[in-house]
Amino acid sequence: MRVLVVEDEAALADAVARGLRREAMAVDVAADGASALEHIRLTRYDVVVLDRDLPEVHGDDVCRSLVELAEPPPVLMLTAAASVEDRVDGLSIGADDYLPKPFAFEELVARIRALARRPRRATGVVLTHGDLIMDVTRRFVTRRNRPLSLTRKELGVLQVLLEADGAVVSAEDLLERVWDEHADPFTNTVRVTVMTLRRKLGPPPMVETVLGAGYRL
Amino acid sequence: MRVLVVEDEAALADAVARGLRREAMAVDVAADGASALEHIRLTRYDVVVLDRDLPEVHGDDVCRSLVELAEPPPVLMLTAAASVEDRVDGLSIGADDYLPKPFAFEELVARIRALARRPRRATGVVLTHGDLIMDVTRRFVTRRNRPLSLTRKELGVLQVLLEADGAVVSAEDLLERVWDEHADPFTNTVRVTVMTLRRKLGPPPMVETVLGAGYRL
DNA sequence: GCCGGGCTTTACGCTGGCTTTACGTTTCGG
DNA sequence: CCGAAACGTAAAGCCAGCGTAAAGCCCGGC
Repeated sequence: MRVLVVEDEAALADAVARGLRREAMAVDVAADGASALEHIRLTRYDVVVLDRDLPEVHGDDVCRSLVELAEPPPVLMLTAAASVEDRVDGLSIGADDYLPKPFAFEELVARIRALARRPRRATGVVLTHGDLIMDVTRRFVTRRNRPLSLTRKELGVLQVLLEADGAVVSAEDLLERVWDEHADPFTNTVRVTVMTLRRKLGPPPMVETVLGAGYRL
Repeated sequence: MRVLVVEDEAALADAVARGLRREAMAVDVAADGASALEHIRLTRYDVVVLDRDLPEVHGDDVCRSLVELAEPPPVLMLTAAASVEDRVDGLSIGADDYLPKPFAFEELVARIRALARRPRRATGVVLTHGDLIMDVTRRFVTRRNRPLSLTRKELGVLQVLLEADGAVVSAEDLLERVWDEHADPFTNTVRVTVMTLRRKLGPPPMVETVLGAGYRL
């Protein structure tokens, strides 16, 4: 779990970071709002622990800036004031939870863990053709419910063929899409890869050769 | 308040039960670990008083088995040994408090009340994969009901792999999610950590390497 | 301060996949 | 039926990427 602690008071920031690291979290620290935003832009955090009273850019402003992001991380706001109004304020700005100082460290940990529970990402793109199923994001291919262990190139070739959806794909196209730029244009490796792929796919034959043109499913 | 007393020595169990009932608690008694687990499965206890030295199923094993429950009750562990190591052991297994024998009865009552008052342990996300069980909030991992002592990095790596749920996770992703920003992008510490993790997980192999892509369960 | 455990780096052996080479097989026009 | 072009197949070498051991470093605990 990756956490960003935004706190200008160095001693407190350090103490919190150490404690969280002991809880097996990966902790980055930012001392001001600008630096915090920079960090969040560059890294995908599971939770951001944000002190409300920051110099320069206020914690509230940081919070507001986050809504503009595509995937804003959950924010746990820390504040010195413990009044109910502040709590409402914090949450209305966009914080996901609120913890008044001083707090029990154990509670901080518990709330961070609660916030980190994000919805499971659904299984990504799934390509199928007949009894062949390919989960692209998981790099997982099955035929007749039998799992296949394919190498990188085999997987790439198969994916291009599946995306072509029955259209003919030339060997040059495959070279361009599966191999990198400095591939020998006269190589034989595509033919070899297609062969091993066919072998692993097993009968009945699935990859058809179109003479002089390329391959298709 | 509902309390379960797990104690094989009948005289002591009876004395404790009578005393607690006088304190207006509803007390059940179990004489061995198996019976205790049965009780806990069927009834929602506010506190479980657990003797560590049990015949057959040891108190530690009872404690560990509780991790698998959706809502484990707080556990107060009784033990003859009063050393610091035992205390640490008990707590790391998942007990919430610890009381060395012999004890003053008043202290027992006080600790039971304290445990019942305490907000329920956030039974955090419990991740499982086959015979592997990981309680994220307690940083506690078992395989085949055997506890594993994992370091922070090992725990983090395992958690990311479990959350990926069979998808391939690249070494860069692991670096990003388990290590903090000071990590060298070209390090091979991930490989070393995966190795020690595999070693601790024991056979059969659980972490698979996908060449050129990363790791998966 | 000293000690210990965990984290990291360094170095090296080795597997597995990629590529090339060489040759057999099929296809199709003449 | 011939032959060349295109494709399939086997075998072997190369090498990035991975696993592993060992040593050093660093931080936290006593």
